Amino acid sequence: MIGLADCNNFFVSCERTINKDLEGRAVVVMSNNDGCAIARSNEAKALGIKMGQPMFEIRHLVNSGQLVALSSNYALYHEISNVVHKIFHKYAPTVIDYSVDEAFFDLTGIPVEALDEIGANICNECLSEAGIPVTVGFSHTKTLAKIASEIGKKSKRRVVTLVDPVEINDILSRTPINDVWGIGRRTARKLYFEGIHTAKNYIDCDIHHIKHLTGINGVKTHNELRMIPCIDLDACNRPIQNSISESRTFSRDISDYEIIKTRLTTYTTHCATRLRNMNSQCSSVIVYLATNRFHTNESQQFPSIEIRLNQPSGSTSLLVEAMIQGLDKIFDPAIAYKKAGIVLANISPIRATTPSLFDPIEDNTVDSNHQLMQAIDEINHSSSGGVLRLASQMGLGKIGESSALSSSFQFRSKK
DNA sequence: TCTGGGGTCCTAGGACCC
DNA sequence: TCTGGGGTCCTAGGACCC
Repeated sequence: MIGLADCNNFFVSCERTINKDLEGRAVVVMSNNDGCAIARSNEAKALGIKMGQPMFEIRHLVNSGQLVALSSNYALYHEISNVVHKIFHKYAPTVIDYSVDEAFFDLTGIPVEALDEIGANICNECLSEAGIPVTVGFSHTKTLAKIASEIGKKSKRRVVTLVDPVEINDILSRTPINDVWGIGRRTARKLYFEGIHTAKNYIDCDIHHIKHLTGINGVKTHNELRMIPCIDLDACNRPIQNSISESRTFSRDISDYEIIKTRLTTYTTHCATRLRNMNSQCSSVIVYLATNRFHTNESQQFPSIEIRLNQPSGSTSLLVEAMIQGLDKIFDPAIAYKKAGIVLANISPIRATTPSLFDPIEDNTVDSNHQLMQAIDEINHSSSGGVLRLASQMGLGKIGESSALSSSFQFRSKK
C-alpha cells in the first residue's frame, strides 16, 4: 500500500499558526508582487476564488473586508515544512518528500486494518506539533492515493482508504479526468474531445490509443489507475537536483539592458550560493527573457539560450560571465521584457567530474576560486544580508571595459 | 492598469555516425 | 531519372507537478 499525506491549504495554514484571527476567515496568500492568489483557505474557495486568480479581480473582496490577502512568507513556510516532514518520517521506513507540503509513504507489508490508525496518528501529530491540518489517503498506487486524499479534502474526512476494486471503480467513474494526478489541462482537453471525461472512461480506453494521445506518462497513469504501480518512488526522490533556477516577473516592462543585466546577476548570484551550499557545481547556464504573455495583441518573444561551460563550476563570477554572454546573444533593445530568469543546469557533486582536455584550467586557479567563494559565503552568512556582491549586481557593470572587471567583487560597507 | 516561481520529464526534429 | 537503414545524441519546446 501507498500513503499520501497532504497538508490542507498549506501556506494559509502556516499563516494561521502565527495569527489565530485568520481562523474561520476567507484568506489567500499572494505570489511575488502580490500578483495572484497561490493559496486559498476553504472559505476563500467557497467565495469562488480560483488558484492563480490575479489580485485585480479579487481586490473588491479585500476592500469590502470579505477576504484577507497576505503577502507570501517563504521563510515561515519552509520552517513549518521541515517540522511536518520530520513528523511524516516517523511513520514509515520509506517516506518520499514529494513537495513542500506532501509526502508519499511506502507501507508495504502493513495490514490494511492498521491504516486508519496510522493516518489518524499522522493527522493528530501534525496538528498538535505543527498546527497544520493534514489529509491522508491510502491505496494501491500513488495516483490512487492522491485521489483518496482529494476525496478526504472534499468530504472533510481526515483519512480515506481505497482498497476494494469495486469501490475504486465506482470512485473513478465519478472522478473527472482533469482531477487525475498527471493529467494536466492540455491533456484533459485533448481527452475530452475523444469522449474521455472521467477516470473510468480513461482506464476503459485501449492502451495503444492512450499511448498515442498522452505518451509514456499517460500509459503510466493508466496502469496506476488500474492498481498497477508504475511511478517509481525513487524517481520522486533524486539524491541531487538537476537544476537550480531563479526568475522574476517585473512590475513593469523593461527594455533597459543594464537593468535586466543587474537583475539577472542577482538571480545568478543567489543560485550560485545555493549551488555551493549543495557542495555542487554546474556545467550549463541557461538565460531566458519573456515579453508580457497577457498582451496577446502584441508579438510574443521568449528567447532563451544555454551556455556550456568548459568545465563545471560553482564560481559566482564565472557563472555571471556565462550569463552575460548568453544575455548579450538574446537581448534585443527594441523589445520590452516582462520577465527574466536563469537556470543553472547539469549539476554534479564537486570534484566528481573529468576536466576538459582542450581547455585546461590549472588546479591552483580552481582552488583559489573555490577558496574565494568559500570566503565570500562565510562573510555573507555571518553578516545580516549579503555585504559582498558582484559589482554588476549593483548596476555598476559599465565601470570597466572588461568582463573581468564588471564581474569582480566589490565591498559594500553597511555602515 | 493590474496576471508567480521552482522544478521534472518527455518528445519531435535535426545533426551526425557507420 | 534513379539515391538506404539503423542508430545515437542534442536541443528547444511542451506538459506536468506543487
